[in-house]
Amino acid sequence: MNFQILDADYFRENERPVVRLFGRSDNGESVCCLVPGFEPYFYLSASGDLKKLGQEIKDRFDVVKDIEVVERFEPIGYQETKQPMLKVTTFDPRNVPEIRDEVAGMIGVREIYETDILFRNRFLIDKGFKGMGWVSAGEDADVAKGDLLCDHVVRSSELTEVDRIANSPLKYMAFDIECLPHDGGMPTPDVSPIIMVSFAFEPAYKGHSTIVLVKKEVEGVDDDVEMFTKESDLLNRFFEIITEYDPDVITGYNINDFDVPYIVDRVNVLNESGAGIKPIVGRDSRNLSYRKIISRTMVSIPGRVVVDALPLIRQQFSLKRYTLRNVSKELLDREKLDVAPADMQEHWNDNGEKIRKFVDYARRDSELALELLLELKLLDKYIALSRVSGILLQDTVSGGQTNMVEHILMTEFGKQGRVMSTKPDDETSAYRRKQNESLKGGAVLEPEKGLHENVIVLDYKSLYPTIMMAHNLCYTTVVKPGSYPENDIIRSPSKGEFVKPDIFKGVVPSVLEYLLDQRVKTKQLMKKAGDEGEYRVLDATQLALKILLNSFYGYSGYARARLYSLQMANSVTSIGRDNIARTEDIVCNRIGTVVLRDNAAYLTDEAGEIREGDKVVKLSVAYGDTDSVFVHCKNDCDEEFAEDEFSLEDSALVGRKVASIVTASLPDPMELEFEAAAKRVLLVAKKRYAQWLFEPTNDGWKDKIKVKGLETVRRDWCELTSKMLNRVLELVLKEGDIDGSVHHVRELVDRVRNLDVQKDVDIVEDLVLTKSFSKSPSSYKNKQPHLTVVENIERRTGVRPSIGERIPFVITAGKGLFVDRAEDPEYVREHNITLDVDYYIQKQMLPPVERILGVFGVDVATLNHDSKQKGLFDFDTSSEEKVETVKRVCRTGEQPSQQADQKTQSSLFDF
DNA sequence: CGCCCCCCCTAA
DNA sequence: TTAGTTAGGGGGGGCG
Repeated sequence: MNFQILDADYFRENERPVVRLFGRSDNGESVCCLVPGFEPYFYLSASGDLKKLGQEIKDRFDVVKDIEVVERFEPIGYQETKQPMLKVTTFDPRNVPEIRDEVAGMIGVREIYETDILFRNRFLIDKGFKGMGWVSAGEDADVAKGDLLCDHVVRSSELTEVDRIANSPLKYMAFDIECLPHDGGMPTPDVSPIIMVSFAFEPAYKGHSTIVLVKKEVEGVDDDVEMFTKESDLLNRFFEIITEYDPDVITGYNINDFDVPYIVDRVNVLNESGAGIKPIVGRDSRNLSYRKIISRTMVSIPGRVVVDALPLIRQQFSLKRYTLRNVSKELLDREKLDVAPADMQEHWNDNGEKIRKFVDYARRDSELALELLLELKLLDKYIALSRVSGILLQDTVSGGQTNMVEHILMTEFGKQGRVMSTKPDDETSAYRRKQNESLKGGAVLEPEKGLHENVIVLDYKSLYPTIMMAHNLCYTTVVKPGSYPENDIIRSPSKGEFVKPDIFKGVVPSVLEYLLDQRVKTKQLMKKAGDEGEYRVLDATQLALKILLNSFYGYSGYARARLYSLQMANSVTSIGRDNIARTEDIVCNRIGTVVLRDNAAYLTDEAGEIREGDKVVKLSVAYGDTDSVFVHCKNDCDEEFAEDEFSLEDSALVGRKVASIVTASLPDPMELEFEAAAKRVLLVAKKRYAQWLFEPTNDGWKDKIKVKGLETVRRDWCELTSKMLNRVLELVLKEGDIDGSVHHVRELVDRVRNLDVQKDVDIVEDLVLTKSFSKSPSSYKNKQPHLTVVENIERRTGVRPSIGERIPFVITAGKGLFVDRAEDPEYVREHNITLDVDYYIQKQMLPPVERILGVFGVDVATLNHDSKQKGLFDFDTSSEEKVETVKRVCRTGEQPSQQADQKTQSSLFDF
């Protein structure tokens, strides 16, 4: 039987561990495979007689099954030879943490290794199995199920890996609970009952794609609404449906922080008064439970995967708010049905339309959660990450990059006879964090501020990974500076020293090479993918490979990592900084000029004498950040090309030529790539720019406007700013229409100035700002607008928004500090409070737009238009002039005067 | 004012 | 920060 490994753990049988692999088979049945015979162990290094020490350990701890002297490398640093270590095998996995501290304290013991590896991970690593990977359990007959809730339970000690791209037919279930709060506030499990539970299924459960359990009689509803009189019956049915449906993936919206803890607590409350609810959910019949680890709730269900859609969406999509309502609207274009907390009691007490509406509302929430997961394909990436990194799906979903990187490295270390460090203690982490103050990052080139035409965007493909590969940077190659002959080492600009690959090829570079190679192969497979399903899996796989490739650098400078090397991290970035500086030098000085002739690009010495019809292109670097350079192409007089004189094809020719020359000068596999041609680029500041980009595709060029760092992409600015600025950027970049921009801004300013809260409802919505409530109120040293609102909401409703939430607010009219005038938009609407239009004009509209139009000499006085004040200079020019303005600003690089008076202003438009 | 710090969010 | 890293802009507000 072949099945895909969904989860793994172990249990004890006759005081010996038996690993359990949970999964789903290719024919759609849930499987639990029992694997006996695998033993827990750890390593230690020591001075003196290892055999003697081993005997001592064995005599002292009766949980030690076996001791063996082995040869291993230490985790960090290049070593010429392995050294003897002790491998300590215990009877039970839990013995390892039980005895490790005492063992570490014994005389002669230098260091203990791999004493904190979860048994299931140890198993996966040693056996070469992967989370979401396929295995074959042979033809073993089913064994007794016992407590296991699976279609099949088999026992096998001879599992083999199976090579298969497709995923098994997983079963998904979403759920959501409704509770009846006392007074319209937050419900609490000790008093507020669970009155409804909704489910959504994929595939359907007994013909139902949704089910709602309701704790009262409701008339006129479909047969997928089940009614109960007792809450405990409803809850028992909830657990019964889960175990009957037997889902692989359990999802919902904010279930980790709300629904699951609420149900667990509520069941406990009810059971204390003898309800006798059995909250069985696990495939091993385990009860639903959660763990609180420093304000974060962890939920895990044996044999299944719990996926809260909220954190996944938070991570993947940049939105102003993450309420289910907003997320559904933005990402699914679906409306959430809603009953306000204050109206719940009324709806619940109703026996007609209202209660039916309430039921539908509950049903919709589960539906939406499941739709989010499936339609946005939220799990694809995590499934691929599991398959590539090897860790279990639950761990990719609820963990970070550390887990994956460490699992991969430990797998590789194991193969090479190298032991893995334990996690650092708090003291070590703190010390490393201090050291990290000397960790420098990427270089950001000073932008040539203003508007430029014909800019080529070049970037390094996977810069940091390729740097590590090209220079053999690794934990396993790093040496103490000065300890090896010059000839044997590679020295980074930060003075890190690493042995050359012919002396020892680093583990990290090898892994990266493998991942990069797999990614290339996966992309090739994508081109000839048989069906959409296969394409999806392959696409997720290449994305997972990219994520992993880019995880290793960050990990190397992470203070809590098992492996940490400041020398390595600093070497990566220092080579990166050197590289971008070198690139700039090659482009500007060594290449300097490119000649376009007969549809090809030549260096000046390749081209020889300039002929009739040649196009001479002068290059300069207008900007660059870490791994990218923006190359400005000008004519031989160092001016912008005239209209239509420099085509996108010309850009591509120059771009590819430059990229190939730079690449040729670099060690393999570092590679500079031509990414896109920008017709116009507006550089505002470091990390702030907008481009009118043309990207090469299979059928011609695809254009788009790309904005980085400016207010349009920032969530702490209001929608009005984004919309206004987006329009201005489009006018400037595509049309070269400064006048139009000014008109647009003046019109909007005028509308805001004369804002009628009743009439201009749509604009008022666009005035909402959001900021994330990121830490406990007491740890804020300064006042913050969103904190004011948090306090207001808490005072009024008794409920404090939770940390991590984004808080919407508007600025109301009145005296005093801005932070004190922040208010909840909801409250403002209900109480008809006046907004501070001046704040919006002066702080939200004018400064961002001035930063852009200031380049063309447009100032705040021009933009700050008031239709009620006649006599201000009127703004109008012909359309030819509009483009001319832009062209001239580009061509001359002139920064027009910024004076506020009208004369200067009009003179700009008739140079 | 200018300077500095805190805070938020983004680029890479 | 149990949660990869540093670089950097820009707003608000307190203080000299």
